[in-house]
Amino acid sequence: MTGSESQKKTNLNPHVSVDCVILGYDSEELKVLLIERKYPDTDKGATHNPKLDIALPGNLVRDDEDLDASAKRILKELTGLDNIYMEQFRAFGDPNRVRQEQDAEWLKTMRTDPQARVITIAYFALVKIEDYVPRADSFARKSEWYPVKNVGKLAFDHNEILDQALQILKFKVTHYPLGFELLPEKFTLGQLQKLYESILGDDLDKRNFRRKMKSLKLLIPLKEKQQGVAHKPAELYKFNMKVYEQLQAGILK
Amino acid sequence: MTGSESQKKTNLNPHVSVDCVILGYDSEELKVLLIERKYPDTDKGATHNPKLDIALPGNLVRDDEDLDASAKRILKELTGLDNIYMEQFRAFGDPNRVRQEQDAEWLKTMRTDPQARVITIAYFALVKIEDYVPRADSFARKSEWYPVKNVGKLAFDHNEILDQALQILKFKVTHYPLGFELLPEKFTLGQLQKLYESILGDDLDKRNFRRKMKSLKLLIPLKEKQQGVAHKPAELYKFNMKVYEQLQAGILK
DNA sequence: GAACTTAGTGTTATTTTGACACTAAGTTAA
DNA sequence: TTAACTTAGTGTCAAAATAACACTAAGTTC
Repeated sequence: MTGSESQKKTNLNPHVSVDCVILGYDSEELKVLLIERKYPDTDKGATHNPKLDIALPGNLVRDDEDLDASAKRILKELTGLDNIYMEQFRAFGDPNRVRQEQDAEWLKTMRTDPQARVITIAYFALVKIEDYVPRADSFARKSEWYPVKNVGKLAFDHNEILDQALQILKFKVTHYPLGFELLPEKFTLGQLQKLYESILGDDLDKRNFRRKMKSLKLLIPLKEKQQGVAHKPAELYKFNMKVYEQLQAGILK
Repeated sequence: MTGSESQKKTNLNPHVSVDCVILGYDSEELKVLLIERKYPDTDKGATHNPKLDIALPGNLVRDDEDLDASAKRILKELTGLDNIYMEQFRAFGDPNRVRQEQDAEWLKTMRTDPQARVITIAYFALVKIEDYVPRADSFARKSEWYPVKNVGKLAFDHNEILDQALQILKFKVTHYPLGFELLPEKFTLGQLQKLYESILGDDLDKRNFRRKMKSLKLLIPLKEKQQGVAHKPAELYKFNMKVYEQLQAGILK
């Protein structure tokens, strides 16, 4: 049973949900994992505006479930992924956030109390995009990676939630070396820089960027080169988890 | 009618509350405004452990009320203060956070559904301590400034909430010039430095601190000196609101 | 083998930081 | 009235971090 199908269970808290901004990076641009909002009877959904039926993955929290656990569950149910960098970043509680007309139909079919005010706790997650390829199998919810620059109108206040997640990521990435969470095991300095540039929306100086990264001692050079590229192949690196954890621990202690 | 007396109103959301970490600074140390948990019949409270009856000010949110508005309302009801620096910093949602035995009695007398799981959205506020002097008048809730270093066991998970607020303040104050929110209109550089030292829990170099502060251009020197101190009187400064707002706007944009 | 593409590298000037010690101006107490 | 006390206020130097800047190297494709 998937998350959406369990929504009518009575042990869900009608007033509190968790929404996840799941970000990935495909060596071109930053992407966000969005779901197609599902209606129990697909024909019945014909009356709704299909443009509005894309949403951040999220759900009501279970009444005995911690918020972090809830976020992890939602990520796991959707992608099968575990052990992912996730962080709560804000609660969204505008009383009207679930009262737009376009959202009414879905709420009516999916919630026992469609009128209930819902406050959502927003999380963002950083995943290696290669680790999750959306599949069209019949049990999974239909999900897809969307370029963050190219996301249309989402359900509820999800555009606002996404925007804030991106701002916070931007801030974080300039202070902590979070970028690694988004890259594959092995990566080049060029890929790392391109990632930073897509997050920050600004170009960086190549030499300064490399100097900085090397000074952090987070990179372990593999004695291995890129293959099959139509130009000088770059050195591959992996990421020093131990130093990273020490850095994390040093912050705010 | 105070906040606590309106808790049985049916337009309160039983599952979501707001708690406020209201911080002040009395030119000696950082203080937090705490309330004495109130029982409708004061004699009835005799069985509870008085040590546990101190809490952060907070309340269930009204069903038609935005979270920020709720935090502001709580601050206003408690202190009469308006226009205060307030910021949401985290949601706390452990399912057992309202299930400790010591909290049961209060919940039973004050909530229509004492069993309900409550997720709280925590805010911190910075107030000029001189602006609010707790009064023992009969209508107000009993509140008091406590040194943050010297806070005993609080209700629910309020110790954890307080600790996190302090950590976040520590972080923020090193990145943004928030300190001013805690000082009176006119202040000396020595006072400002002492404030930073109490927040950070560490000594700062006087000359480097002054150099840094002056470089931020946030200080307007008043042509006025401290009065009635038993040593060389210091120059007084006020704080350049305009530059501050520009700084704020520049961050995360 | 020429054209193309990305990798990789070092220097210099500027800014920022951190360490460090003495004199000045007022008060209080002897 | 003076000595003791307390906090205010100030500058330099070395080290570290940052920002600006252009060319050669190593592959590919045509």
